[in-house]
Amino acid sequence: MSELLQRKTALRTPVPATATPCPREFRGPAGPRAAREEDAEALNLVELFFFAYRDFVGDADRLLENYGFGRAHHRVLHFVHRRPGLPIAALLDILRITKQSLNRVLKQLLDADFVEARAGAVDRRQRLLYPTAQGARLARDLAALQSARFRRVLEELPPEARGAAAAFLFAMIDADERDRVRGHLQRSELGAERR
Amino acid sequence: MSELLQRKTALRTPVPATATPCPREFRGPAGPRAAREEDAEALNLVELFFFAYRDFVGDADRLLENYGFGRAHHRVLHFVHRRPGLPIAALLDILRITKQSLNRVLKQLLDADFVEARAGAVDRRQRLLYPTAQGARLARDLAALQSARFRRVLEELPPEARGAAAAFLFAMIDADERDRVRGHLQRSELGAERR
DNA sequence: ATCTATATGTCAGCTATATTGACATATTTC
DNA sequence: GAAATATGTCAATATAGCTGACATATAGAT
Repeated sequence: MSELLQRKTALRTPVPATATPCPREFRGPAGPRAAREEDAEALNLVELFFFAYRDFVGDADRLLENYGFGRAHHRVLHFVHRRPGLPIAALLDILRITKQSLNRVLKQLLDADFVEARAGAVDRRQRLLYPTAQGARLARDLAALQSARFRRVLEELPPEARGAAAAFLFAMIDADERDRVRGHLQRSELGAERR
Repeated sequence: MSELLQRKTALRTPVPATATPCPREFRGPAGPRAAREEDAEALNLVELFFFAYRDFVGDADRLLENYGFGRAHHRVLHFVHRRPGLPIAALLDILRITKQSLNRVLKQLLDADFVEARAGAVDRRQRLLYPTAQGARLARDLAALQSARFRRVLEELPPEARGAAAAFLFAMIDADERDRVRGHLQRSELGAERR
């Protein structure tokens, strides 16, 4: 999984110097000293998050180039590999892009035989997506590259901080999304119901 | 700071089913049981990182829309705000984009009076970038939005995990980049030289 | 003083990835 | 049979990146 980040289209018209200021609750730091320091700490995290993600996605980019694929292909391949039998609608929901955007990329993956689609057994309107053998291989290679970075990080970190990484990332997810995400994770401490 | 993530252009030609397989050291899990479980854990982190980042950048997108700016503007504005007097070359180095790409976005920020450029005092070839008053206001508003997420997360996390978040993100950064990043952080436990 | 290197700007064309809107088809459900 | 659903497709557009070529101003070196 690489960039996995979609573009949000901006409005056409750059707003001149008269743009409406933003509501009070969005305003920057103006409180007392302690709040300011908290803000400085959180600000550093914002920036660290950017750099960490930038380097993280860089790993996969180099491998993807060999196949002529981009980050969009990576995203699709990753989730199809992780959730074999995924219907189109579920994929759209995960990626939060339009079906038109997905279709171009998905068609390339289907044509190049990295992903295949079978009609759903229960609902034949659905096209369930599966990785092909070589699709699965590439997905694994990409995932191995990226999880190598995490493994290195976990080693660098003091033992008591290791579990915290997953908890931290999980807490960063929108609250109303967490259940769905948790359901997809493979038996980890966050996966919970490990029957 | 929002997406802050650049696109890596893919090669033109989608590779057919005959693509060269990737070298052995990139291969997926094939080792013994323990290694597999480590992999599963790291795989979950890969996915969590995606979802966390996806939601994280979503916060700023909504605000940026009001101004007709996109993520590229956010990145520029953020770093200009964070490092006032930043020369063009330094900005290019942080963002890792070409000057042509930067210029389109930067020009819009200059025209809309969110950023201003002054000739360098020591080297007059340089254009040093500063936020204007309204540029600084927007940058603060955006940063406040995003650091609010971090503050919420830090509250949700058990106290002993709080410091771990910054350490984790920092460890995720390429080793040869860390010094430079550290130099920019504002007096935090990672900032080190707090003279 | 001139030559060269550096910092930056700009033009032109291309690519990847997203968007919206409209419409088509197959299948399921009521 | 009608309506709703899952998906595909065509067309136009926007954002944000890229390469390559060339222009200008300033700095530094000989």
